[in-house]
Amino acid sequence: MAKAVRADPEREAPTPRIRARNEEKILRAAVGLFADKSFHGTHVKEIARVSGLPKTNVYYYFPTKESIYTAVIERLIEGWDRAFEHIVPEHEPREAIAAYIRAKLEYSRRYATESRFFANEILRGAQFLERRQRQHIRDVTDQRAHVVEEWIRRGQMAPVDPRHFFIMLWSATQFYADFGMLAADVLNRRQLTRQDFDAAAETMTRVILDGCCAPPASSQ
Amino acid sequence: MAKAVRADPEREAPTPRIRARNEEKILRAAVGLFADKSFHGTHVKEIARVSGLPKTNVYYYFPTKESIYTAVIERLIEGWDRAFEHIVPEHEPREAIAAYIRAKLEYSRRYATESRFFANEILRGAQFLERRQRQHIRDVTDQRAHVVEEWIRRGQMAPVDPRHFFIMLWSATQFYADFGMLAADVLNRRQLTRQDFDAAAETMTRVILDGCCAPPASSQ
DNA sequence: CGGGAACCTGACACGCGCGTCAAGTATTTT
DNA sequence: AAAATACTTGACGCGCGTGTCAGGTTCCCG
Repeated sequence: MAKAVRADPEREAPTPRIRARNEEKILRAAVGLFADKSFHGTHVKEIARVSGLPKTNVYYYFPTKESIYTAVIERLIEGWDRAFEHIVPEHEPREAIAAYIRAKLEYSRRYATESRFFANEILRGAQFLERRQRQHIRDVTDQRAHVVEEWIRRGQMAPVDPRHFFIMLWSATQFYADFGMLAADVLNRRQLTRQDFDAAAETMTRVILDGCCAPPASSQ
Repeated sequence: MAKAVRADPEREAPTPRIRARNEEKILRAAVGLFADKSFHGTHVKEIARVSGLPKTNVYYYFPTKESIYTAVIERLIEGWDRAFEHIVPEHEPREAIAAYIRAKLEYSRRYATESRFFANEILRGAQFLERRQRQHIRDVTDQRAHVVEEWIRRGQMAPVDPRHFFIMLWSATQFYADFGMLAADVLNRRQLTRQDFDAAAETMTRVILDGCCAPPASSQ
């Protein structure tokens, strides 16, 4: 009886090596498949094939397909606000916003799959996002909106609605990951190159900074 | 034999009333379901239920689920470039771009479902979009990019990359339709209101116009 | 009003995707 | 080394989703 405590499901197991390694394999395979074909278009059989494990083994670690999906969400939501770190009142708005755009675009370039997975989920009305996760997004945005308001109060920035302003930044940077295929088409490429991302950052930074922040030194 | 000619599938039938009406019902139901649950998540049974027709009747008009999906695409691609109509060299850039933003946002508000369907398709890599449809998008964008270049040449606009510039416009306006749920969350609403769309237009117009076009008369 | 075409429908076939089970093999613990 | 625990696996069951079919009814035209 006392021994059974060790297998107590309530107890947070220290996640043995094999388990950690296999769960990693499964989630890595899953995020790509879900991004490409959405929840219903992805079959557990394929997740198994891509991750190199037999299907039954996948079910050993995750009870249902849905649990794999939500596990992917859980790990992505953590990194959601990484790029916001630049938005702090101590910085000049021009510097901070330019850094934000660079960081977000770089994320779109490197983690396009994860971006697409997330976009997919939101597009469907965020049916699998939990309350606390949505709350987290709202809290983080609120917090950074106050920074923008502070900038405006100090006259460092034109009086724009901070939330709609963030949406502009978010949508433009996100676009290159989520709709990369369309962007490539429009730019007449087979695939987006690093140069395309640089050009995007250049254009975006120029338009947005000149559009809302007083120039740093000399005006035109 | 000769009589069979009347049913010749090559012949473009004038689409009798009943057929027209029922196909309309089916496509209208389909676009919403596909937008909400993607291709694989949508079942023909549901399309039938929502459109008020028995499932077998749906199959009378469309041979496969995929054919319904592509029919929806076909009808949406036609309206894709409607908003671009404002981008002509005869107009002032400020006026033209402001009108484009208003038109696109209004479209996002009224036809959010169609927007989401389309976004979904692009997100998946546009697997069902045909060559000519992708070509169409490229042609239209090219054409309007020339207009922007002309504006720049005349000194009416700052020298920005026209295609990345369009992507900024497109992504920001699109966002409110595709990720409406997220926008609502961030703005602390249950659903986006007309006022929210107005505020979005206001912010967007201000930032983008001041960011790339010489002010019309008096500067700040 | 008669005949043919267009339209409508319930019942069914068939495949496949999710999830289970029982019987293994590795790995760790004592 | 033996016992317990963690992991692995092939073979299934079951529900359901796509698409078919045969036999209806309604519409249209002469």
